[in-house]
Amino acid sequence: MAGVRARQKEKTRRALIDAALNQLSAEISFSSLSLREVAREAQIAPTSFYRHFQNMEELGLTLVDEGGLALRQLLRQSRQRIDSGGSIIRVSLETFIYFVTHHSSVFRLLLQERSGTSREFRDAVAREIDHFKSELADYLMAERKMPRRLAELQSDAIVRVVFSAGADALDLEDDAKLRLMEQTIVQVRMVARGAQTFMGDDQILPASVHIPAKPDHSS
Amino acid sequence: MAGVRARQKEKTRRALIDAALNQLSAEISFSSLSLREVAREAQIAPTSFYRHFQNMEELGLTLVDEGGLALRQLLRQSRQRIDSGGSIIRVSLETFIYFVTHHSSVFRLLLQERSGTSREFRDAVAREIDHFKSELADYLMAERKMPRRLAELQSDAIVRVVFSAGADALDLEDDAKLRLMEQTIVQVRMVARGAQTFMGDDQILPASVHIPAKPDHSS
DNA sequence: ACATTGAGCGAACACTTGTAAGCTGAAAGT
DNA sequence: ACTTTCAGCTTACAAGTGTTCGCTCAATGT
Repeated sequence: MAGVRARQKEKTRRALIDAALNQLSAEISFSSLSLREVAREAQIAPTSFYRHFQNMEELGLTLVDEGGLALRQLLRQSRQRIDSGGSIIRVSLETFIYFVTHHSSVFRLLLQERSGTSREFRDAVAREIDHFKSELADYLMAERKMPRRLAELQSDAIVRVVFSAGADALDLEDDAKLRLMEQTIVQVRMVARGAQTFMGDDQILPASVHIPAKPDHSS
Repeated sequence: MAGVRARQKEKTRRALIDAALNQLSAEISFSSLSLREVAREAQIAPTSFYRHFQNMEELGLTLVDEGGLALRQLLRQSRQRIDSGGSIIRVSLETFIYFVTHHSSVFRLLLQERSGTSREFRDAVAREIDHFKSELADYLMAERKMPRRLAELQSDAIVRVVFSAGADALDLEDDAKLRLMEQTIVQVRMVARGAQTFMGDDQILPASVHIPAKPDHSS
C-alpha cells in the first residue's frame, strides 16, 4: 500500500486545496472562487476536480476544518509554554495575531463563512469557534477555579471580542495592529475582572448558556 | 420642481433598492446578487440600471448607509425612552434583537460586508459601527462620568460582543434567541463592571485606542 | 498474463453574466 | 412652438460558469 496511485491522488488533492488557498485574498472570497480557476491553478482539467470533491462547497469545508485545526493547535502550544511564566492572555493574543497576520487567507475564510450563505459552512465555523471557547473555559475552570457556567460565559465573551478584533486587524499596518492588540488585551482583562465580580451570585446567570445549532461529533 | 420626471426616477430607484433588499436572504448574499436579477425584480431592463447606479457596488453602499442609519435611529430612540426608568443595557439589547430579527437582511448585509471583499464596503460598515461606539461612549462619559479613553475601550468591547451575538442570533429560533440575549446582557454587565475596576489607574490603558482605517466625513 | 479500476482529459452543452450602442418618446427648458 | 434632455428600451456580444459524456492508459488485483 501507500501505492503510487494513491500518493499521486493525494498530491493533486493538496494541489487543489493549495490552489484555493492561494487565490483567496482580501479581494477574492471563497464564494467568488470558481471551480475552473481553481482547477487551472492546480494544473488539472476542470472536470477532474470531481475526482476529489463533489463540489466547491466540499472543498471549502475542508479548508475550514484544516484552518480551524491549525489555529487551535497553535493556541494550545502557546498555552503550554505559559507554565514558564508570562501572562496567558498576552501570549494567547500574540499567537492569535500571528495567525491572523500569517494565515490571513484562512482567517478571512473563517470570518466570512461564519456569516456566509451556506448553513453547513456556518455550522462548521461555529463548531471551530466552539472548540476555542471550550478550551478556554476548561482553562478558566481549572486554573481560576471558576464554576462552569461563569467560565463559559466569560470565554464566550472573550472569543467574541478577540475574533472581532482579529477581523479589524486584517486591514491594519503592523504598528496599528500592535496597538489594537494592546487595546484588546485590556478589554480581555476587563471581561476577566468583570467575571470575577460575579463569583458569588450564582442566580444572576441565565439558566442555559450553551445553545448549539447542531450537535458536534468531532474530536 | 418636484417634477413628474424626478419623482418617477426616484420611484424606480427605490424599486431597485427594494428589489435588492428583497432578494437578500440567509442563502443569498449581496455579492452573489446579479444586476440582471435585481433589474428584473424592479421591472426595468438590465441596462436601465445604469441610469441610477454606476454599478452594483454603489447600490450596495447605499444599502449599508441606509441600514446603518436605521439601526442607529432605533437605538437612539430607545435610549431616550430610558429616562422613564429601566436598564439601558436591557432596553438597548432588546432593540438590537428586534432589528436583527425584523431587518435581518440588512443586518446580514452589514455583517457580511464588514469582512467582505470590497475595501469601500468594509470602510462603510466600519464607519457605521464607529457611530454606535461613539454614541455609546458619549453616553458612558455623560451618565457614568467615565474618562474618555476608558469609555471608548468599554463601548468598543460591548459593540464587539453585541454584534457577534447578533450574528449568532440570525440562525436561532425565538426562544433560543431570547436566551442568547439574556446571556449577552450578563456579558455586557461583565464588561461594564470590569471597566469600573479600571476607574482609578489611568496608566494601564494603551496610549492610543482609536485607529481609523479612513477619515470619516459623515454626520 | 490478463482484467479491472479510476485519475485525468477534451469536447460540448446550456446557461448566466455585465455592458456597449443606438433608438424612442415624453417631460422640461426656452 | 421648438429644442433639448434623459429614463427606459431592444438588440447584441464576448466571456465566463458548472456539469455530462465518453475516452485513454497506467497502476492495481488476481
